[in-house]
Amino acid sequence: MSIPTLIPAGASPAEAPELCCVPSQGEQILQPEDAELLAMRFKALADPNRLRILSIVSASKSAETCVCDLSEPLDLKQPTVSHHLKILVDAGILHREKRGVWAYFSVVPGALESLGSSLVAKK
Amino acid sequence: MSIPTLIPAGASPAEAPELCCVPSQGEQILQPEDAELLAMRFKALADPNRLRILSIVSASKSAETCVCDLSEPLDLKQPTVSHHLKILVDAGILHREKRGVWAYFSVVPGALESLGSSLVAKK
DNA sequence: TCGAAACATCGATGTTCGTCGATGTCTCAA
DNA sequence: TTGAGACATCGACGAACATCGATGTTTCGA
Repeated sequence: MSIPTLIPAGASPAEAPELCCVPSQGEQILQPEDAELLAMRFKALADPNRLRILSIVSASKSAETCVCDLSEPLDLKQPTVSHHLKILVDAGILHREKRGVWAYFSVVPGALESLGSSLVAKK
Repeated sequence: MSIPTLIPAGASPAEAPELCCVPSQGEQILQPEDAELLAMRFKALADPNRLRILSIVSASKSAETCVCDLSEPLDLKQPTVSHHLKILVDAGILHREKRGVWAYFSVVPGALESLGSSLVAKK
């Protein structure tokens, strides 16, 4: 799954003198579907509690965390934590592994890196 | 203005055997205020139309764009575009420069890069 | 001085989101 | 088979958000 970038590779406009209200080339810009997909991922990061969840999960010694580890430090109830975790999993950022009664979460390798590089995307 | 990262520099937990429901060290995780600030920036990116605005602005030949250039390709009315631009400016991602009747927008140099690196933030 | 054009702000409206109690599902030990 | 514990899902509710018409502000040419 490749993540679209703000500026598609190879976008190098030219011509046209400096003028206002002359919409730029209008071909190489981020397409609505790609924008929707990217926004969905950033939306997963757009909540303070989810960022703290990511921080805890990626800082945990075993690189794995279960729900009960999160509820207390975040001061959120279990359903709320579960809700946030689902959003992060759906966005492809966290990985869920159920072992017995517990569910362990870990950051998907490279997920945050590729999201971050979709912002820069010179190439 | 330094952007906080998911894992504060120097966080390297130790001790404690593998156990569930033993909240990790609980000191070096992203603090609520920092999380709020980071989330505010990601929230600015968490909308498809704002991502497309960024795409257009950063792809424009002159690296500057005015509101009227955005309204048509996005299929949004002027107040809506103005609203999105304000959010991006408030997040420190876009820079607004008023020249005469027009307002020109450009991407703040390094803003997206530093946001992106706050996701990785080894070091 | 006047009017038009570009943009910001306001107010209203429908939608999405975060939170949590209640409840359902699954697993394991007794 | 039963019961307890961990977690997911549902439903509800208030807050936050995206959109846009109406209106305000600023600038500039006539």
